[in-house]
Amino acid sequence: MAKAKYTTHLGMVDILPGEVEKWRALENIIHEEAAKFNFEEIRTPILEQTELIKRGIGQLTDIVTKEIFAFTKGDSHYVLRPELTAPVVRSFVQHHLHQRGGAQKLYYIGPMFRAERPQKGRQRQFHQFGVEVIGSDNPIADVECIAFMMQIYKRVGIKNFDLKLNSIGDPESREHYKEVLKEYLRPNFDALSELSKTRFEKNPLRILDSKEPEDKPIIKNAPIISDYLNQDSAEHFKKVCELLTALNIDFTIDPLLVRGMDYYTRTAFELTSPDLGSQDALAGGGRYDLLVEEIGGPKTPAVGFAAGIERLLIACEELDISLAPKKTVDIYIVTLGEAAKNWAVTTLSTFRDAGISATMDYLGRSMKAQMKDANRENASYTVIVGDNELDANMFTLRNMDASEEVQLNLNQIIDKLKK
RNA sequence: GAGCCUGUAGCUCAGUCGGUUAGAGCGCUAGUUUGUGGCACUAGAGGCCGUGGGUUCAAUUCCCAUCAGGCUCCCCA
Repeated sequence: MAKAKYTTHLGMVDILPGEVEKWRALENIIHEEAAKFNFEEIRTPILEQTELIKRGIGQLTDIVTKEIFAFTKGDSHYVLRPELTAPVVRSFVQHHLHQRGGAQKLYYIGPMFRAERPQKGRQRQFHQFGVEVIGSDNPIADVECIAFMMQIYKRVGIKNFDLKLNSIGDPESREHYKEVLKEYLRPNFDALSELSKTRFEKNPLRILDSKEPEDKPIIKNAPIISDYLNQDSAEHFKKVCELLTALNIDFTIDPLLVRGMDYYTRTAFELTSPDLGSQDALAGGGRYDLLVEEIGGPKTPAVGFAAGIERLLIACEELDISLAPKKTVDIYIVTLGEAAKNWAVTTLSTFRDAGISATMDYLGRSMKAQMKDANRENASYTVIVGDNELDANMFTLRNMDASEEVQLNLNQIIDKLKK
């Protein structure tokens, strides 16, 4: 076999037959559950304006400079969408969706692009599903998002995870907390890891989830953000916790769970799985009450989450969960001779019109090879057709599982298979 | 962006301390069965030993680079 001349780019993968069925099964679950929650699907372009994404991720220059795919054509600056919160909000603003009335309860499934070094559960083109509820600051919206997210994993059968919850308050109290945290860290500064020392100024909250062992004891006794929430945020958080408890959704409050972006407010949550590698987050989300306004819309509270599809499928693999049943075909027409082949081509069409899936050999193979092929294709029945059968309009219908044969005419076969 | 590990048949992997025609299992094609699948047996097809360069009389094997995959760090919207 010749060496392939053209291959996929780094971190981009083909989803082949045998694999794609799992994707479809998962997508079906997502659509079905979304319908139960009365969430509406939204689809936005793969390409967005670079400025939108930059605005969305703001000052995190690391991301903007090296982790997005962007190009310029004419006067337009394009970016392959790295996430869907900003594009969905853009669409909400652009089309004045608030005029539809009520909160917009939107969900999506699709590919995202990030120019990162690939590792397990991290590709350059990857897929997410998620929800954005725009226009409600009620804790019910937060809880419905989380409930939907959990419902997907429940339907799939993944039980091995940890739901972590926190509140990061409003930007003012967060700034205040940052100062308090730095105040606490300052006397310990020399004991911090080199990495955390560099984070001290540019992103002190990140020190809280440092993996460096020398940071752990310092972090353990650090002040926690929930002690610095204003009253509204504290009450909101309390209500979210109460509602989750009422729903029997297990969670742990993780005071170290933080978010980098300034537009994030109040509720933050993350679902992690021990069945993944170092990229162990299955899904994450939270409230972003300031983003709609940031993007140029009316001041509108919002909450959402995004979940990685590849990571969910990896978890299924680890847990031996099979999402899609083995492919089958109702009937395979085994032909002997030219007349039978011609008859088979039109009869395939007759079967399909009756709602019966049907196939035949395309390669002119022997009867035995056709039977083998029918077996491989997991056909429920074969019908064997030669000149004698055509003359008599009586065919041998073989039940492949039972290895039993009956003689029937075509209408009888259709009646038997139709259901 | 950094460190470590790995690339041999469609798949999973042996192997060559550098030396004629590179192996297995599964899968694929066919035969044993002149009109009947799964099981068994037999045979066959399928490899520039990831790619490029270097060292050498000789490289799939050693060295370098590169591409791709894995693990970890950075980052994580």
